[in-house]
Amino acid sequence: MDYVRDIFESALKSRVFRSREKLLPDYVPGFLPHREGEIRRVASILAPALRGEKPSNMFIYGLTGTGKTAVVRYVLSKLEASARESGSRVRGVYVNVRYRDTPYRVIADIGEAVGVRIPFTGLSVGEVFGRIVKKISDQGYIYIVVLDEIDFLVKKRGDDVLYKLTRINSELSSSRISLVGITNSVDLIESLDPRVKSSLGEVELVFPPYNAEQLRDILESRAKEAFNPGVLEDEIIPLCAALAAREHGDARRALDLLRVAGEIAERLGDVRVTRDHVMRAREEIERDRVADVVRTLPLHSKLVLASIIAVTGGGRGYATTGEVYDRYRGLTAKLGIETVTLRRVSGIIAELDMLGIISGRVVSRGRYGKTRVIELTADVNALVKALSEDITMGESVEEVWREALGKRGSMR
DNA sequence: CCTCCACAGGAAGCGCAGGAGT
DNA sequence: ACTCCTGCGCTTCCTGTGGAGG
Repeated sequence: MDYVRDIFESALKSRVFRSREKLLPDYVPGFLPHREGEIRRVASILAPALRGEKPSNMFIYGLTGTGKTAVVRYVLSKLEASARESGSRVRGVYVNVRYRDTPYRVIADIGEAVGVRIPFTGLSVGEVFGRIVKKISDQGYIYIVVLDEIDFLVKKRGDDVLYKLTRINSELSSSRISLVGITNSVDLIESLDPRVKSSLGEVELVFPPYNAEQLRDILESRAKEAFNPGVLEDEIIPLCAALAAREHGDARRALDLLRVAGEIAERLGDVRVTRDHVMRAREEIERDRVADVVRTLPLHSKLVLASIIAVTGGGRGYATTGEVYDRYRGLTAKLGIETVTLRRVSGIIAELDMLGIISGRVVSRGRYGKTRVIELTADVNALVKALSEDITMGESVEEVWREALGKRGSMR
């Protein structure tokens, strides 16, 4: 049993990391390089809250990994700290809409954050809304409600909730709510109801992407806290920065790379993080992402994905919606499963596109109609592996599955 | 210039599960 | 026990459309 203890002991004193959590996505660092200007802006907009005045609503736009979330959370925590010192009644509420992408859940989260107990389901949105209003109405507080990644909510369910939220203040007696919307796409702002747009967009802020040099500074400052001295080879940080810069300057990506590279080094028992570890990290991150996505897919989405893999010949060619549908029907026939309609498959394909597993462009082929040209963007081997691991339908099914996916990938 | 293909993608709504409130 | 709520995966019905071929 000694080896078990060894595992635990070596986990206790990592040779690579001093403090691994400083590289995790939701860690808010005490210092944000190249974002001083943005921090100032956000802080000065929210500052009136300390005097008991409602700050302007704010819209923040910027691509993923440009520090939007970090800046807002940073300023929010400082604001709350100042409020505590001065006895001001200010509270921040942060909701990431990405995984809570229905009106009900967003409202429920806000409710939880302000201290209303809200059941998982069973109440109407209006009811929950009413409870929140009742709870906070005469507290005399200024609430700063941050809705991160608003895109997911608006795209799927429209902007009703936003409209309701912007109007909530008229129902409150002494409390006030001020909204901060964070989004990745500018188009979103344009697609909003004009009333919401003008209300939420009282102030608009754009976060530009980082360039490789700035990413380097960010990694540098975090690595100092996260890694033991001398662990990183000199080329590591520039390499991670360069790889992430290629993906529109995504700092989050860069930090993930660095962390996973460190984890790999550690797992292998190496004391130094090398270029090779970074390259492996890149593959591992992609594999995990794909596996995560595929695992949570409903059955027919998996079947459609398998059909796409089959039609594209394992990602070498392209497929059209019609071809995929034919293949899909063949698959379900062999499995003895009911088929869904073309409309649904079209929708599933659009969903897979949004998940970043495939990419589809709508193309007109003249006489031969208009369709989506579908290509795989995720690694085929990762996809096949995730799909095969996931099959829980019994033995006979496996054969059909293997046939659909081709001979690639290790089944068994 | 018009047609008409092969779909895209919006809108409404259904049936079910999970879970209130009364 | 009964009613009403939401989310999810889905169907039905629908209108819209870029461009090769006539």
